[in-house]
Amino acid sequence: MPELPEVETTRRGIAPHVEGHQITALVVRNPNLRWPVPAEMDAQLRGQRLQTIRRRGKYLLFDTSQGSALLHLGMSGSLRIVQRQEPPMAHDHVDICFEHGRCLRLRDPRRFGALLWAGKRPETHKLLHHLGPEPLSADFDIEHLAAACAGRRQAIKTLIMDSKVVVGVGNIYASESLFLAGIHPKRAANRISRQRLALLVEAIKIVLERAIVSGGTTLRDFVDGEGQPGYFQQELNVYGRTGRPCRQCGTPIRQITLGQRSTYYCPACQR
DNA sequence: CCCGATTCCTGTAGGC
DNA sequence: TGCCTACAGGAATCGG
Repeated sequence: MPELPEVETTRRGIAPHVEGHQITALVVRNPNLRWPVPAEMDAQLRGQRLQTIRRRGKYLLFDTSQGSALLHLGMSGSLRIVQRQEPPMAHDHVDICFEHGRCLRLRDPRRFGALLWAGKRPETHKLLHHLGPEPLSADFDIEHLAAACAGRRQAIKTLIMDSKVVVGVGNIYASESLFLAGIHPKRAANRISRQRLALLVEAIKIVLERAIVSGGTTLRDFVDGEGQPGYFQQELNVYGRTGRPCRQCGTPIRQITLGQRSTYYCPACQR
């Protein structure tokens, strides 16, 4: 389930193999992702040189001089570099083929992902224009989070998972960040002191940075651009640890549902 | 405006 | 062994 660290790990894994290379074709075996892959995507990409692959939140942007393609891995998507002649497996929906004989292959069993054309100013695309700051940038700071929390009774966990507030924080890292900051996931956003919100800003940055260093979290089937799993799951403090002792105090970890999502926390360490 | 619920999809795990 | 159901979740969209 790709969150920001998994998307960044994927970007770093694939970029050296394809940046600077010419796209020879887009092969779409199944266009039915979350939104249909536009029929004109092949014509837009064919013959273009892929300049850079950028990440914005959980989106990847493939920049060419004629505009950018936008790709989201949804919750089961993965991208791998393969030789063009390698036979596709089930759920290998799209290949971006390059002149050097290799291609970027998108696999997405649940088809929550997306591949769309975002034009020359991708930041204005409907899916990107409302996005909040990057969590690892200086734009995500206590001023920003405090303003987002002001007057809002929403649970802090669902607030930090809102991409209008900050991008890239999904279900796993929301629980982990709140544990690190010592904040109960159900606490109303407007009832958290400024000092504790500052701790949460730092916790989100630390958790995401550590996860990137570990190559992301592999719960079921996440693999990076070279087919390697991540190792951050070994560092998880609360996610998926229902009933097991808190690593900090030994109290059994609790699981609740919040915003239709499983949520994990230590009832002793988080208030 | 705010915020919770619903929706898309399929592989996997657990119960019987 | 096989069938059935519940669950996993990113994020747009809907509804109160």
